[in-house]
Amino acid sequence: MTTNNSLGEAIEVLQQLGLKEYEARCFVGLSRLHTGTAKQLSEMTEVPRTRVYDAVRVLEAQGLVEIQHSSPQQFRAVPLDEATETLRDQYEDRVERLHDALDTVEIVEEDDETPVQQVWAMSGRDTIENRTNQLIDEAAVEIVLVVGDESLLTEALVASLNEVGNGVDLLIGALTESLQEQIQTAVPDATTFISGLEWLHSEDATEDETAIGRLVLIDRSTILVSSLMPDTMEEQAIFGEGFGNGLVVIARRLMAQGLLTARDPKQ
Amino acid sequence: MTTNNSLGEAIEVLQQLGLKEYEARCFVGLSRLHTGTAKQLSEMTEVPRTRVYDAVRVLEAQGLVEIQHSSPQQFRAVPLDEATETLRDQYEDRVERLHDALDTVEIVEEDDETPVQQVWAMSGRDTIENRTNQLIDEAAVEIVLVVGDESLLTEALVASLNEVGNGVDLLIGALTESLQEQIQTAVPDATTFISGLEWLHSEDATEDETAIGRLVLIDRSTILVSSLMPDTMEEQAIFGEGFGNGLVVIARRLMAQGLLTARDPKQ
DNA sequence: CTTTTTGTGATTAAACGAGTTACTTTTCAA
DNA sequence: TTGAAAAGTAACTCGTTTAATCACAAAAAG
Repeated sequence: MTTNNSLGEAIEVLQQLGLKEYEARCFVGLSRLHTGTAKQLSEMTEVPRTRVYDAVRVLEAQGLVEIQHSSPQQFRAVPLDEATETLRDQYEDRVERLHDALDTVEIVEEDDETPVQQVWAMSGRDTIENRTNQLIDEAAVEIVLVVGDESLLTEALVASLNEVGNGVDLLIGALTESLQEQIQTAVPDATTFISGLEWLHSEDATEDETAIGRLVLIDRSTILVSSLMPDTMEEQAIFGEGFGNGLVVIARRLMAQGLLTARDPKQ
Repeated sequence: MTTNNSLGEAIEVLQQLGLKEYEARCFVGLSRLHTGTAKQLSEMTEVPRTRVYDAVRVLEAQGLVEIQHSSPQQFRAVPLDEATETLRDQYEDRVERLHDALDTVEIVEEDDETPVQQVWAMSGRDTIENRTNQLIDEAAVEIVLVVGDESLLTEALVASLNEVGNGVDLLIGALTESLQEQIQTAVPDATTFISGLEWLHSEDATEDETAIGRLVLIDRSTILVSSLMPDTMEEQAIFGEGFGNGLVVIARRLMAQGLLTARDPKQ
């Protein structure tokens, strides 16, 4: 049911932005029509003619189309830039209201016995990248980072890495030589390496296995490990903090084991 | 059914942002809990315990909460700033995709007989304000503007008004003296006035009638008139362009009639 | 004056979301 | 070890929303 062209994309996105199907269809229809009647729209968009009127009215109320009250009435879409700006404003307003509403309250302390062993799961590339960068920003002593895939080396990451204080050790591992070089040039202050990472690879043949995404160890007390789902390439991560955390301890040992051999001989 | 405090607001806004009710409730619940179990959440948010799990999973997938897979599992909300940033990113991405998808296509010329008489309807304060400012920016010769309510004199409007080229006549009318003064100080270059506007007021007594919002006449060829709904204060406008446009002609005459008497004697 | 178009309103059927229940698994205390 | 409570999963019910159709009044067009 995918409409071949990019119009389908537009319809989908509009629905994600909160419009109903008919509304979305009508809007993209109008976007390529300069001006149109209910009939034209109906034919072009597959929206039943009698429902075009409702859809367009909603769109008008949202500031996305204009209506000419003649007979037959004519519709036209607001200029694209104006429309996107309107949507942006709408959303920005909402996010702001949310922020205001929540940062006033926020505090409900209860009888707390925070267990030491904290391991949290996160998913979604953006989420994980945000967290990664934040961790890097907060590092005080040492950052050990292994990047498993080129696509994860984003501008924001590089920026964060280049901003670490100079009291902080910066060790970055890569799975391939080309990636290593890329990193070394992007982040001159870092010590980069490759070997010692064999344990990250799957020993078995079938290559469509879960791949390592990132691996972050901050100040030897906080760790984040992510993997890339083989099919969707969606990223999932676990994230542990606290010195006493078992996961962190294990990771620390593993890294020390795997890295020392690489660190000392190579430079 | 309004939850007294600002938490209700947060829930509402989250739903406007696309979350389901349970998801919204769970998120605000977690926002004030630092960390919580399904049971705690259920009690605090009125979400059935058995449905908390689904809701939280969705939230996790959106990068809004983290899950600790222990037993019982623990949930916590991402820091507020991180959450809002995530939402912002999501939306920005969508709007951008929409923009890309639409500005590639845009053109479907058909056998065109564009009627001369174009009058378009718009609604929503933001929409109308955007259009107003845009019209002002594009004016080449003359701007006649009447502001019917103080709340319409926004920063953006003032900015636009102060940026008009100096070949452009700028006439601004107000319905009250205080508004006039306010405008004159905000926009020094403008010629402001009051009288000659009697025809804008409703002659009848009942004051909860539709009020005039703005009235914009650009280069004597484009007009925008808006009114404020008495109950909701929502703004609605009609917008006509083209020299031959009947509405514009009438408006021009009316304005000339009503304004000249005010313009010449007064300065 | 008839026949299309245009527009409104009501109606049906399917999809979805909120709320509930039954049932399995785990945890914890006797 | 066992029995009860808590945690987690999965299925189902009910009401609302939404896509889609239909019947009909009002307005152009011929």
